[in-house]
Amino acid sequence: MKQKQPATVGACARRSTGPKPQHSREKIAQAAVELADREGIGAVSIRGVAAEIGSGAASLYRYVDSVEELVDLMIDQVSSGYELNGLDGSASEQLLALARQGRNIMHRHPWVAPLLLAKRALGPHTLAYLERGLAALQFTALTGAAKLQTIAMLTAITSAFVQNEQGEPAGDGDGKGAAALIWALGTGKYPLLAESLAQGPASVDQDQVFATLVTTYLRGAGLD
Amino acid sequence: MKQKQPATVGACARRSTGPKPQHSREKIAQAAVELADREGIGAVSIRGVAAEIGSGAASLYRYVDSVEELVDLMIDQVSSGYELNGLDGSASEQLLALARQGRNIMHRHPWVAPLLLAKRALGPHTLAYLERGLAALQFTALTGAAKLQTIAMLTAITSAFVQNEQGEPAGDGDGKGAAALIWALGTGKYPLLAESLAQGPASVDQDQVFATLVTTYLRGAGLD
DNA sequence: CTTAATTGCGAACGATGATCGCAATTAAGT
DNA sequence: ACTTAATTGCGATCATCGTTCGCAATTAAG
Repeated sequence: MKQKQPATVGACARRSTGPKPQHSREKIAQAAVELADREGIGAVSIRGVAAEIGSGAASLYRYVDSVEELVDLMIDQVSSGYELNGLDGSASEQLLALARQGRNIMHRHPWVAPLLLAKRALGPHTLAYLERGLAALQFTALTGAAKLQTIAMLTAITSAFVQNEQGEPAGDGDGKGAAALIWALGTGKYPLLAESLAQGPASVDQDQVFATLVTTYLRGAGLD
Repeated sequence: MKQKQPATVGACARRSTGPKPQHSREKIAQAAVELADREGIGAVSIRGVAAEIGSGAASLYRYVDSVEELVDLMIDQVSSGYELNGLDGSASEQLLALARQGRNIMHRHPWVAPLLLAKRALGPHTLAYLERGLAALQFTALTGAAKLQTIAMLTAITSAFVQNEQGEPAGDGDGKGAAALIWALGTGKYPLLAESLAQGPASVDQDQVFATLVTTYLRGAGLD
């Protein structure tokens, strides 16, 4: 049972004997993020990241327990992009600012949105983001569980919104889904869908739509 | 280039020669859903479903192009559980009823929520659901794109909400994430998180919370 | 200098998605 | 009835993936 590198970066003095590690969890996560940005999340595998790092595949397991953990590290790495200081205003204003940052991050890293919807990573940066969100809710009447749910729903809404922005009608984007959609429309069984699609995309600036969406949700959650 | 069985079930008279297929896309999707319900989505693989069907693994490719398509079929199969007739009331009342049905479906099939967030399947049942949602929005002032986005966000919100219900704090549920969380709390760097978790779970009936959430969102989207 | 811990990693295992080719089956054409 | 062509089921196989094992190499402590 080894300790790996602890989940949090805290300076744990070298423990004892043996060669120093040639890599670090942070560098690995960074490389994995770059790889995903460049070639898509599908390129992120143990062997792929190992090649990116310039090491053998099995070596990665000295730093990471599983691929799942690798992905968690990637999410946390990306979450380090939040600027948590200098937010002011009301609770909903602060949360809107956080959500906007999240949306920007997901725009820079298109693979994040689906992952963030599917799993909850608990790295230090993610936790810091969560803590900051809770701070924004500090002086509200919400219970603890309600606060947590509010933030969870907020990031979920953000992810879903970004995912809507990214791939419009079809699922993947290779045209297969689109072809099926076209065919389905040809059957005439979905007239309203055809009509809705006939009008072009909304084209109005999504920033405004997003802000309205978030603000509305927060108001519904009981915030000013 | 074969035709497989067409995406929609329409009675396409047997095309020409050869033995009749021993299975059908519907039965396969059904079996896959049962398998996922029983042993989790992780058990759904080509070989797994083939075994469930009682056929060789390669045979499945006579009915399905890829695993992705299999999953799409599963989602559509599950979407056949919607009762789309007999909805009445205002636009938001109808959509709330649809969302409630969606939530129930996701409760019966816990693996659906994550999938529905990650991808958009376009099977006949899913399209029918979408068409029904558009019908609810028929006499509103929304543009076509806005209608589509409203429904997409509605199902996303539903999925996210159910996912919140299902796995509380940690990501997976094997205790690994929970352990990491416990440890992180011990550092004292996340006092607000600790405080929020200290109070027990909300325990109030989630039905009410869900209804409020959906209604609020719809009101924000410009509906009555 | 010995000892023990630790790293990097090639080799291997099991499982997966997917393809290929072939035998078996069935209907149409004559 | 016989041929022909299409179609099915599927064993065998390949590439790839996540993961484990064992060993040589490296380094610090005693």
